[in-house]
Amino acid sequence: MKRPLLKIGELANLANVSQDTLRFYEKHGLMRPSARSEAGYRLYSAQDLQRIRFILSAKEVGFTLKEIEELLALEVTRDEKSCQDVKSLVDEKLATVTQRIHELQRIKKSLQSLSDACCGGDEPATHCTILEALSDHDAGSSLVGGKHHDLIK
Amino acid sequence: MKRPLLKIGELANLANVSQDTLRFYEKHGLMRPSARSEAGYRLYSAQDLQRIRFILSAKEVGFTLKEIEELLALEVTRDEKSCQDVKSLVDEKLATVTQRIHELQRIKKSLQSLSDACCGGDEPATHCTILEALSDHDAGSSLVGGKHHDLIK
DNA sequence: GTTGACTCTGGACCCCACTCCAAGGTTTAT
DNA sequence: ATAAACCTTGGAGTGGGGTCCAGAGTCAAC
Repeated sequence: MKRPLLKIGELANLANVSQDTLRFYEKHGLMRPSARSEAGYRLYSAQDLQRIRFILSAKEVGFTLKEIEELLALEVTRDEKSCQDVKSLVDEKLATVTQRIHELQRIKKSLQSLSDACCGGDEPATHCTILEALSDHDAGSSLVGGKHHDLIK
Repeated sequence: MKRPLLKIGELANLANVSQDTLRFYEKHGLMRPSARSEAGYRLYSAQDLQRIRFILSAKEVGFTLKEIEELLALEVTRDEKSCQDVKSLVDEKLATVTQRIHELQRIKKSLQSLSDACCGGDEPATHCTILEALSDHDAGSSLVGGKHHDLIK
């Protein structure tokens, strides 16, 4: 028994996204419906639902549609040839992701110290702004941002 | 002894951003130079450098300029009135940040399993795509995305 | 067999976040 | 004192990521 396919409106509701957006993603190659009805209606499977959810959450954390497309296109094959290519792309993305997690954790920490300092905190306003909270946590550790900073030209 | 102020080109190089972008951010209220020279040149302090770096890293992890402006505008004051407002905004952002960290960690895990499965892995291609890797990790745990899913209308 | 809710395609339009001039003033090096 | 390298403002243009029609076909219920 295979489960019924979803029409675009149904998928849109489940994924909390507009129908237009689904068609837009399709036009740009991020996802296509598993099937079409006789009349040409798009029909989506459970995998499609999973896929759109992935797209949305990757977008949430700062990936562009192009990057998401790359992520979705990744395929580990037995083919020795493509293997290195895939691995290097994956490792590159992995580095990006790790980096972003660190950045978010820094932000989280300082938001937390702001939240704590706020009302009810006995110490009256230790850090007053997010930047002060940040530089305080950073004291003595790695710098904000930094990057490889290859001066242009 | 106070340290010298930076001209826009110098700040731009240090922060790895274009001068146009700095002026753009200024126009939109995200940052203004600490001073202006007699001739009207923008002059930036070390704090300004810290600020632009924060802006860039917040952007990296998916915040819009509007949200970043809100973050930067947060101020914990002794004023009992504003306190609750600030705290609720901070806590809201905190939730967003935490959520994003989780999403990134999920992505990270599946990238890792892809990377491991890739070349040199003895098991020939356990998970072949990122979606398969994801659904595998998720088996039995919380769903992908989900949200409160209040159907529109 | 008509109403109402759904879907289709195609194209116009919109906002955000830059990016790129043009025309001119300033600073520094020679 | 003049060129090269900087800076200024203002405004136009661009690309990404949607969003919103219009006009037409489909489907279920009455």
